[in-house]
Amino acid sequence: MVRWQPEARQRLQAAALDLFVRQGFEQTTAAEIARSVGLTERTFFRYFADKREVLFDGQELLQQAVLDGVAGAPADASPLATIARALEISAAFFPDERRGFARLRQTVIERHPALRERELLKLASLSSAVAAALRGRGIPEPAATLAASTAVTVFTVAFGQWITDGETRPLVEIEREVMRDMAAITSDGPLTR
Amino acid sequence: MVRWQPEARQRLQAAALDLFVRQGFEQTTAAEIARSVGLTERTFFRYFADKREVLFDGQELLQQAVLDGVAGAPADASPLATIARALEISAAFFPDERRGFARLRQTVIERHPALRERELLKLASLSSAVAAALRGRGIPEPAATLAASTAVTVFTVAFGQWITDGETRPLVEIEREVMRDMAAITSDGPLTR
DNA sequence: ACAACCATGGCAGTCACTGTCATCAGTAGA
DNA sequence: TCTACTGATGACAGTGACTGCCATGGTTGT
Repeated sequence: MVRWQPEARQRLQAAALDLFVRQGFEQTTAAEIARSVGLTERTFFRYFADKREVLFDGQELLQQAVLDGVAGAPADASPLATIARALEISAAFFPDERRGFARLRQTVIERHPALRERELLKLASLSSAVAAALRGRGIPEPAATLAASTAVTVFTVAFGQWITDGETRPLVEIEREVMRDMAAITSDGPLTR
Repeated sequence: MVRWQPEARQRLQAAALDLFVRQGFEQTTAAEIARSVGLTERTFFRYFADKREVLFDGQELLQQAVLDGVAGAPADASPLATIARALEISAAFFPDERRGFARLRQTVIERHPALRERELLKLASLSSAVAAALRGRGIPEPAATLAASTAVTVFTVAFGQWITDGETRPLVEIEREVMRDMAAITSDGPLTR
């Protein structure tokens, strides 16, 4: 017989999401989350740096995958082409089975500015990591930062659409479409109106 | 003789920035800021919703001005042209005299993730306000959101350059240049590669 | 003057988060 | 098998952010 239940981290995450959904983020204390899975508040804060972080775990994995995607692009690929590749990679992180979960999680995040802040910080971190990778490939500033920000914007918009009720297309497909919309806007030719 | 020193809000802001610069954000308590200008912690929190907010006041003014800029664009202007106009307006908020102050403030923000979060939230708020304004002008989604995000990205990059040591050009000029860089990236040859 | 107002202080309370020390199951090694 | 040692956890005290509530006393309009 084991003393500690396994995977305390995952249990905390699941319990937190559940409680946040049912009673809101501010109305849920860290101690309450911990207690609901048989742990103490102190242990909660050993797994997560703060109460918000419990909803943002795994971001590092996505970031690493995206960076691998960037690194895997042909050396002479344009910033836009490199970004496009990174986007394809990112889509693999969100298979259709995850859609329901992602929707639920996003609902909670959007309801609480404190969580939205954290999400924005994670996206900014992703963006600057991509920018650094692009610079490493010889793309100068400000092109690297602009391209990275564009990638994150496209991803965010596409993700939002993917989460929308009634949407059934896979994320990659939506990303490609949004990417085309983006190109249309910034070229500002006949395509924009 | 007056009982209350005037402009408590501004004095709190100035004192906060000063203390944050000298001893860091976490090392400075709200009570300390308040005491340094002869007020109490309780009063501090009457002026600012939280400790971070003391550095982010006036964002509403910028937002309103940018929205006015959007509203003032010709009805048939493309998203890109409308954005460009909004950017020009935003630049007026940062005359050269403010450069030193802006630099100092930005240094503090970048040193503390908690402050960075708040900054990102403000920028996101600005972005979605612009997107809403664009929708109000008949621009459909996702073009409205993409255009608004692009505007904020360009602004952010240009602002970062404006703040850089040695940079002497006015913000508007830098914004125009970054805008051109952005167009160059997303057009990227024929369309996407 | 009088009253209604308003910026502020004082105070108690909750909760996020941290440092520190103790506990105790499992594990490697003598 | 006895013995460190490790690693996850609990217990507890402490700080600081933030809130609600009530009191106080200048300020302002009539």
